[in-house]
Amino acid sequence: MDLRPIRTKKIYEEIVQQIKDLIGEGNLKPGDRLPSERELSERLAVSRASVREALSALAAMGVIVIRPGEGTFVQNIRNGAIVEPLAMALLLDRQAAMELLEARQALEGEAAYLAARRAGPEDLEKMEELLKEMQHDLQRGTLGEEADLRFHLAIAEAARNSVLARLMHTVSDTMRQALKTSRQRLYTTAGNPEKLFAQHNQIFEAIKAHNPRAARKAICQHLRFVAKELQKE
Amino acid sequence: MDLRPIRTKKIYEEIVQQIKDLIGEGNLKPGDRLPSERELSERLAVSRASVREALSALAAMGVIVIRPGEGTFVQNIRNGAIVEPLAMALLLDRQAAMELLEARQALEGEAAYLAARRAGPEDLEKMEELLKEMQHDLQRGTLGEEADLRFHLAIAEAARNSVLARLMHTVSDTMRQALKTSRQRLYTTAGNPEKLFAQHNQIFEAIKAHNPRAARKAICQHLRFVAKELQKE
DNA sequence: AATTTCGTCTGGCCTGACCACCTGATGGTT
DNA sequence: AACCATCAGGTGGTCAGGCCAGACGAAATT
Repeated sequence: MDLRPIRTKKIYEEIVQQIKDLIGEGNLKPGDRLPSERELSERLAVSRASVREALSALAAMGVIVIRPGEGTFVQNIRNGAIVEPLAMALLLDRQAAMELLEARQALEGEAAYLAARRAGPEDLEKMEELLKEMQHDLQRGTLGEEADLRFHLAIAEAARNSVLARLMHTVSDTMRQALKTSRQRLYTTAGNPEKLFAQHNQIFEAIKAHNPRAARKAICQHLRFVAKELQKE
Repeated sequence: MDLRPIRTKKIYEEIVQQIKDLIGEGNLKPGDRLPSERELSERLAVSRASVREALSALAAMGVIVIRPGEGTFVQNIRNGAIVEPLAMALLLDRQAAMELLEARQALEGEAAYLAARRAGPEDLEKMEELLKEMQHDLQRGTLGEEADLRFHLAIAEAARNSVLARLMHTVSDTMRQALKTSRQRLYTTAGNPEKLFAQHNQIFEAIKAHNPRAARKAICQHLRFVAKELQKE
């Protein structure tokens, strides 16, 4: 006998769901304009206030953009809108940081594996450039965080999987936003820039050699090092 | 000369920001109750409708939960809502099925690995129940899709990493929506339910034996089988 | 002591009004 | 003909007030 609590959906939630469904089915695409609030109100037989609540929710999620005088448009979701809730979760619960690192390891391990199998000459050139840049950073004592990020993104590109790339980007940005201080320290602790560079180089060599297992291993070791350093608090 | 478009913030956006700041500063914690809509309206010197719009937005982001008759509470936001923007973004991106499967392989491989290391007795019991259910489905010729999903979720739970679980769920949901027809066929093709059951069982045995590598291997083989079947078109 | 009722508070939704901004059409000026 | 100003009609933004359903605690009843 399975009796579960009954929870009727609020009107604004229903509206949100309908619009999401329209997007999911491809009936609404980025750039498309939604009917006006007044029209939605009529067609849905609800008050305009309820429509507005729904649109506020969708805007907060980054699904739509509301332009006064013009209308309401479906938009491509900016990465910032994706990252923000995750970053807030991190603020509230530091335990989530280790969980994110584990997730990152899974994603980047797979990306490195696929990159080793799929990387073409232009991918490898790109990584080489970035390694040079990291080396310059090393010599000049610059932080190197920028090139570091771009190196990881280049791996994601070489993997030829945009889902992985997006997930990696999301997780990476979340961490960057939420763990600013400890990330800075990662780059400023004596000896770390050299170690990071060596690790990046190792990853690159494995990818260049088209050795997927070695690539995955190398990136996981790198991320474990990063995890250890981030835990020193 | 940097001239940027001027955009004044809407009142509901200001309210959202204030509440977020309170949370970010630690003045509001999960479980804390916000003032009532009427009180917020007075204290902020805005209309109640604007307050409601802000609360709708915060609820959509998973930051708060609204309980009619009780009030509005800050919520521990490690729930499904934090990945809503990501889920929408994946839907909008319209990725190829294979890309979703590869991402899923990365996430579920790691989840199985961690589950094998962390699963406790209650986790194993849960999986056993679900295997029984799948066996019933097999005997009755029922689709088994529901128990399948729940089995994968149980693995995610046993991994003790809610970020990973959420990401898995998001990717899995995106796939389910994108591949409605071919997914059905996966369960209805002669011989497949038996194979799926055997694979699920293998995954379970590896987790039960606390063998992380075998668990990862088993789930990746399972997902490769799924990928092959989904490609038959 | 246990149960029921009542009062007060909460959120949910509606209606109507008015304001600011945007866009396109129209008319006037150069 | 091209450009500018004005206007009308549409858009979203916000307000105020009303009423309803649900939740909870206190008071009354059994």
